Amino acid sequence: MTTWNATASKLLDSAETLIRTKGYNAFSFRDLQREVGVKTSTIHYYFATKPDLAAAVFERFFQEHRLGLDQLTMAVPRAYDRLEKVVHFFGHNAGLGRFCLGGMLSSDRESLDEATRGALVRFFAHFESWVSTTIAYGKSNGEFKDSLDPDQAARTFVALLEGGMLIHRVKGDSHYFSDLILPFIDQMALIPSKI
Amino acid sequence: MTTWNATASKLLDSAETLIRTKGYNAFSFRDLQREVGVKTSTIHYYFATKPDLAAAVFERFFQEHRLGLDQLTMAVPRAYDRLEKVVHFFGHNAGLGRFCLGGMLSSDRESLDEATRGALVRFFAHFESWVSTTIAYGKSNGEFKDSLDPDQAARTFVALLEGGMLIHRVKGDSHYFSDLILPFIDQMALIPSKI
DNA sequence: AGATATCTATCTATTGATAGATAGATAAAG
DNA sequence: CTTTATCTATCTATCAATAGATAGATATCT
Repeated sequence: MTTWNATASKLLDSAETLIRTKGYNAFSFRDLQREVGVKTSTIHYYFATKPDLAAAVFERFFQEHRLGLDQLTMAVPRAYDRLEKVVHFFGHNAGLGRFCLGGMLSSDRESLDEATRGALVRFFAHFESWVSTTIAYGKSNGEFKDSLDPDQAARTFVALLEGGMLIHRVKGDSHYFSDLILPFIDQMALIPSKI
Repeated sequence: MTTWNATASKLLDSAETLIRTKGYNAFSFRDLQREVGVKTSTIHYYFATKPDLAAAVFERFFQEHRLGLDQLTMAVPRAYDRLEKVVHFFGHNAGLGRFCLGGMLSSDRESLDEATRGALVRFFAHFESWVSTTIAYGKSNGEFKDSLDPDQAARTFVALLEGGMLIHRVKGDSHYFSDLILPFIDQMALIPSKI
């Protein structure tokens, strides 16, 4: 687990926000210099190249994403509630104009290095796998319909999240995202709960 | 309906492909010069600025998209088959590494002018509206379940297309996209046909 | 002649990146 | 303990390449 000092962390923070709001190719080292208050040469001291910076940003994001999902699994007993929390988390970021980093870098994948492209593949595989496990658990739990194919439903859920965030930002309609995803979860449920 | 001469058309073609493969901020006027074989000054002769070029590319795309959907409505009698054809069309482009132009420019929307951002909103609204109408027709037709909410299903379908294309490109798995979307259509159908 | 289309040549600003200096912390040697 | 050496983190200054854009000459067609 790579660990960064204060400056590098701030650089990663700003870079992540810039990527998630404007995109990888739409921000410069000078933008970072302005935001963080260190010279561009200092950025290169920590991250040799721009693709290296993106790689580090994504590595940290991926790790936090894994950690967040693990904690969710431990802290929240019901599968339905776990998925709902994921939706709210994504929806919160979408509301701030912050697209999923995985989705954003997918758009810019041609500008990234091979290692980061590989990490992107693993990101989606891991996310889908977590959702699939959660849905399977929900089935065994009596929360979700027995007819559900967890893998299929998980792929759909993740793709819906990514596409939904994209369109949410374009529409600027603060209800679009949750109105899109929550009914989808509800449709999987045996007893259409809440909403 | 704006009409372009041969050079401008080639410029629009190349720009569209570049945007859909690499992204708006990842290509330059020099790339276009190389591909089309005219000087960058000639590009500026037709399109004053880069955002103007993007606007023209998207306007043409949007128009062809509308036309394509209209023709589909006229040529294909069954709603199910219309949606399936849309999926194959998107899937074909995804297979070529060509993301949906609407989705791609959504990622880069911060770099576009206000008019193009507005056109993006209208693009998704129109697409969703067409899908919704198609689903409503399919319901009246006895193809789709009566319980379906056409608007809700249409939003889901479009978001699934966009998210699916994004992830498809990352995975490089030629089956991912259609394996994702076709079951979704099938699930709407009264009589789970084909596949 | 005028309109249309393309080129040459060039501009300014910005890009990611590098070289080398410097101050301060840390460690090793005497 | 002090001195010497090395390492860490940052800076200044600058590079070559490229970005989008412009002015004005030139050719072609009506």
